[in-house]
Amino acid sequence: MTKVTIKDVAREAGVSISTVSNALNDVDVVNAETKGRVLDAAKRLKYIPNLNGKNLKIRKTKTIGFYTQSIEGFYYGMVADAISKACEMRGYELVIHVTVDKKRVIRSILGHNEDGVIIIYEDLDNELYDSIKEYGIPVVFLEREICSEKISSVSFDSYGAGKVAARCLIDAGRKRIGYVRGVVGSYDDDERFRGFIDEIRNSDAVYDKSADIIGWFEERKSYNVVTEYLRNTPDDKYVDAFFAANDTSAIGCINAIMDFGLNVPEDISVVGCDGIDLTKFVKPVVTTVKNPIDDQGRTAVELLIDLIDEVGLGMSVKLPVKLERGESV
Amino acid sequence: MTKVTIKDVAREAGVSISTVSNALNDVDVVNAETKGRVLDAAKRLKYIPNLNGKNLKIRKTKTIGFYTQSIEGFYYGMVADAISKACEMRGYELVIHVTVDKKRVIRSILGHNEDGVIIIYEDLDNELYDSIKEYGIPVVFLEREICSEKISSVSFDSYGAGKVAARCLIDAGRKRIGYVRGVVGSYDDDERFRGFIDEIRNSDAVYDKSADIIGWFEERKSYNVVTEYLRNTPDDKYVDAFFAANDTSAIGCINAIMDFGLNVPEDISVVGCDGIDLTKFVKPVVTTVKNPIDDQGRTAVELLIDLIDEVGLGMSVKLPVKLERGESV
DNA sequence: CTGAAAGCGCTTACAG
DNA sequence: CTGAAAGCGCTTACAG
Repeated sequence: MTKVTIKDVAREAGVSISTVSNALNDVDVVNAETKGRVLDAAKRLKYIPNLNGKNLKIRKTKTIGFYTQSIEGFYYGMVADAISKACEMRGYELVIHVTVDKKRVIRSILGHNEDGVIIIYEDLDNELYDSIKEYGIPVVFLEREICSEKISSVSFDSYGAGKVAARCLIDAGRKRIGYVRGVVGSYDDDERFRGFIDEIRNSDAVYDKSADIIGWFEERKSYNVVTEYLRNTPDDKYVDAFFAANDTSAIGCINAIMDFGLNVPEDISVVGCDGIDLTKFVKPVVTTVKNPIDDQGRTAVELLIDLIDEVGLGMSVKLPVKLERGESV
Repeated sequence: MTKVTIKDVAREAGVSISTVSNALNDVDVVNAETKGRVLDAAKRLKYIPNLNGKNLKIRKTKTIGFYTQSIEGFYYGMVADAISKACEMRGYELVIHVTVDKKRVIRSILGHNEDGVIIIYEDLDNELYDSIKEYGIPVVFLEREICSEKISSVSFDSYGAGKVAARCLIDAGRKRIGYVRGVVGSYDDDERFRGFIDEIRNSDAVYDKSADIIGWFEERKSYNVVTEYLRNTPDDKYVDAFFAANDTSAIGCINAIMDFGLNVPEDISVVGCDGIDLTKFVKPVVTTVKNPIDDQGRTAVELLIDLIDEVGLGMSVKLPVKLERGESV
C-alpha cells in the first residue's frame, strides 16, 4: 500500500497542492474546470486525505470522543448508541474509547485533539477530573452533577428515581422494604438510596436494614445474594418488597425469589431502575423507574457542541424520571 | 487552553527539541541528568504529546479500529468488550467507530492511519470490501469467511450451529420443526438455516415450511410474528419446535408461545443461538448453541496483530460451537 | 484563479 | 551525548 498524498493528486492533475486542497475542500475560489480535473485525478488515484496532516493544521476534527470503562451490558450499549445517533445527526464522528487506565484516558483526550469528549465512569477520581478541568477541553460528564466553564453534565434524577420507586411500593401497600444495592459508594447508588429512604420516612412503611444487600448492578450477584438472604431469614421476617438499584439486579432478585418458591409480586414485589429493554423480555415484566437514556445521549451531545462552539458556559442538566409499570409490583 | 508543545518543554529544560523527543521516548542515548531535566520540565508544564504530529511521522499508531453499525444489544456489546480486553492485553488502543455510512468507514479507515481494523457488518457490500482489499490495510472481518494477503476473518461455525440446534431438537423427539429467521440474506442466517435443514434431512423429523417466519434477530418482532403464526394456524397443525436464529428472537418466540397459553418446552420446544448472558436471566432458561464470543474477540485481535507485524498471510478461522442446555427443549 | 512558502507538532538521520 | 535540519501530509495567508 503506497499511500497516495495530495502531492500525487497535484502532479496527476497538473496543478499545485494548494489548488488541490482548495478544490477538495470546496473553497469556492477555484475555476470549475480546474476543480473538475482535480476531482477526477483524486478519484483516479483513490486519494484519501490523511487526517493527521489535516488535523495538525485545522485543530478542529469534527469528532467527539466517548470514554467509558466498559461497553458490555444493556446499559452502556444503549448509552453509546444514543450518543452515536445524536453525533451522526449533528455531523460529528464519534469514536469510543474503552479503557480503565486513567492515564491513557487523559493522554488520549489531550493528544487526539478531538473537539470534545463525553465521559462516563462509575468511579471518576479527582485526579482525572482536575486534569481535564485544567486543560480546558470541552467535556460533558454523564451520571454526574458537575459543571464549570468548559464542563457540562447530564444526569438523570437518581434521587427522584429512589423516591418514585419507594412511592410505588408504598402505594401498593408494601410495609417492609429492602434494598438491593449496586456498587456501594457509586453516585447512582447513593442517590437512589437517599431518595428511597426519604420517601419511606414519609410513609407508614419501614426500611428493613437486614435486607440491605449488595448486588453490584449484576444479575448473577444479585441472584446469589437474594437467595442467601431468603435462606438465612426466618420466613415471617421476610421483606414484602425490594427496590433494586438497576434492572439487571432486579431481574436477578426476581429470579431468586421465584426459584426459592415464592411469588412475585404477591409475596415479594420488586421494582427496578433504568428501564432497559430487557425488563420487557422477562416474566414478570419488571416494574421500573425509567431513565431516559436516549434523551441523555442527545442532551449530552447538544451540551458538548454548545461548549465546543463556545455558546455559553457549562451547565448541569438533570433529566426527569418516570415510573414504567410492569407486573413485578 | 494554550496547548503546550515539545518546543515549550525544550525551552523550559534548556535543551533542543530533539533531545526532548529522545528523552520522552526513552531512546537510551541521552544523559541521565539531561533526561531528568526534560522529564521534570514536561511534568511541570503538563506536556501531552500531540498524536497527530507523532503519527504523521511514525506511521504506526498502536491503535486498532473496530467498525460496526451498532453497538446496541447484548451481542455487539459482548463482541466489543471481548475485543477491547484483547487489545488492552496486547498493548493496543482500541477505538470503536459506530457508523452505517460506508463512505465514512473507508475514509476513516484510510485517513486515521490506525494500524489495522476489525470490521463487523451484517451487510458487507462488495464496494467496501474491494476498497479495503485494494488499499492493503490489515483487516479482519468478523462473521465472515474471507481472506487474502492482508485480510483475515474469524467466524463461528454457523452451519454447524444449525446442525447442532436441529440435532438437539430431533433427539428430544421433535417431529415438525419451524425456523424463526433473522435478517434474511445475512450470512449468519443463511448458514444456520443450511445446517439446520441438512441435519433435518438426515432424520425422521420434517421442516415445516409454513412455520418459516422472519424475526429480524429481534425480540419484539419475533414475538409478534410467532403470535401471528399461532393465531393463523389450526392447533393440530402447530410445529412442536422452533429453531430461532439468535437468542433474542428465541426469547421473543418463547414469550409469544407462553402468552398464547402454550407451554415451553412441552408443547413447543425452542432452541436459540449465540449464548448471550440474557438466556440465563429468563424463564425457562434458553437452550442455545453457544457462539464463543470471547474467543472470537481474542482471535480477531491476534490475527490482526499478525497481519500488522507481517507474520504470514491472512487466514480464515472458524470457531467451533457447543450446545448449552437450558430448559426450553 | 493559481502557486510558492510557511507552519502545524512531531521524529530521525546526520554532524559535531 | 546534543542540536540543526529535513520532512511527514496537510491548510492558509500572501503574491501574482
